[in-house]
Amino acid sequence: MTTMAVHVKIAQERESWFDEILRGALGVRADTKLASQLRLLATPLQLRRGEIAPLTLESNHLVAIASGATKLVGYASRDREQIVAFHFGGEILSIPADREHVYRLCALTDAQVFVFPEQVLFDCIEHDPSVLRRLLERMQTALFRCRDKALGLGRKSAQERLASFMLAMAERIGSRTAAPCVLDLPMSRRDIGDSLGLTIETVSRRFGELRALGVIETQGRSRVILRDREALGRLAGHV
Amino acid sequence: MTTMAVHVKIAQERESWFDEILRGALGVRADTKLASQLRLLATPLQLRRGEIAPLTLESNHLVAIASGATKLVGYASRDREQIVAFHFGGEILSIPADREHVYRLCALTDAQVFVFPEQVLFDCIEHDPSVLRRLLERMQTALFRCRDKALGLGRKSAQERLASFMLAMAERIGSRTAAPCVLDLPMSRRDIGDSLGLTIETVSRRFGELRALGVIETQGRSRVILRDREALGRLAGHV
DNA sequence: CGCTTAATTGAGAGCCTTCAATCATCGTGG
DNA sequence: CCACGATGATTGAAGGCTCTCAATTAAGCG
Repeated sequence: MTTMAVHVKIAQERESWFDEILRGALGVRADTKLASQLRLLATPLQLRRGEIAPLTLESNHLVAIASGATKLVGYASRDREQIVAFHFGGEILSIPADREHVYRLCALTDAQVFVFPEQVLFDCIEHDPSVLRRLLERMQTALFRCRDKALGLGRKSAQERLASFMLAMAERIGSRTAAPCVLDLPMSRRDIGDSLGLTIETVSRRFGELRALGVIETQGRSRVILRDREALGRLAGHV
Repeated sequence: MTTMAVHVKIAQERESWFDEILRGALGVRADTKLASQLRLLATPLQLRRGEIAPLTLESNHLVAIASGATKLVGYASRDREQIVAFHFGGEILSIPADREHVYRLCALTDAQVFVFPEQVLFDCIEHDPSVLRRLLERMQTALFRCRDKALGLGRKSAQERLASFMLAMAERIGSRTAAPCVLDLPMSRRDIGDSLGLTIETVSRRFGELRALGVIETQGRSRVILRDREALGRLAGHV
């Protein structure tokens, strides 16, 4: 295949991803006027594993994840990171401009994303209530998840946090088919720690404990099999 | 004044509060059709200090705070509370139906609030994009605050959390006029602890430390004077 | 002014962190 | 295909920050 052909193929793939995102995340059909407006508005970004999305920090952004997995990281200081959310393909998230703390979007795997300037996007969909509503509901989901996270960070033990984390991930990216749920975590132990407000060592120790209890099983670095979701729920403090 | 007259007065007050909320929080004019729809939809609640809003946990609710201060509490278990947000007069918030954890709205001071069933409200404003957008922006503000909270809970020391808390409260309810910012906190030390993921004792000790540093000054239980906001910002880890 | 509740202060324990070393995993190159 | 190296993960020991339990003091209300 020629270089040209490769480029064309990538561009086409990008197009189809874009259309899918529009439909899935915002409920916008590809053949509408709004769709073409949004196409012009979007900055496509191809992120490599570990790469930080190069966003200007001057205004808010909305980012649609076409494919891949990402983490939204806040910095308490240079070397203290807190992951405030994970986002996967098909989701859309809001990234704040500079406040007291800086937030960055970082790719866990290679990822294709589309970046929108928030205000302009809002203006665009101003007269399309169904899209606005969809976005509102997404935002609400993110808020509810974030509250749960705050609850865990503030009041739960390391073990409870890890158990909660597993169950939450199982809901979002676990294999629906397999009876004992199989999880392929795209994030490292460090990421898990940064998400749960723990160190890698503590995460590892609690992992070992869950393994010893027979509640989970691990294969390699990233695969986790949930052997007993009931028990995991109890350990998570889900009353 | 007769009992009847008192009731009439209260009802009138409630009306005017409602109109103000409609304008302030949602941008809805009182003389519109939408306003009267919403009036029918709203359940007014007069909450006493410490009272928990009696909400059915079967569906999501939107609550508009007309006056007073409230806390939104999540429960990790019976005796482990985490305040995920404070909300004051003029604000609107979203309360989830039952998930893994239960959330309740509790009044810090006497408060007048209006409760809306979420889905029905969304349906009502479905064709009013400006209202939808306003709500979207409110939701986003709540999300950003919640992320900051998660960041603090996960990665900051008790001292840093308390300093952050003071500054955040100063922004929201501090006296704009006075040069050294005067804060009248409507929440107890326990509430502050429950918000910061700390115990009352730790909150009290860190308060003492800030006092010893000359950064703040306290008068009685609820008044705090910020003597040095710069220093407070540094202690809060605001880079 | 007295009582009730909230806040402060102190001592000891526990959970997680830090620092350090070993082991496993996985991608790479021979 | 396997050995190797680099990175990530696990395990261990010691320390620190916050929690728990307990007693004292202060604040606010009747």
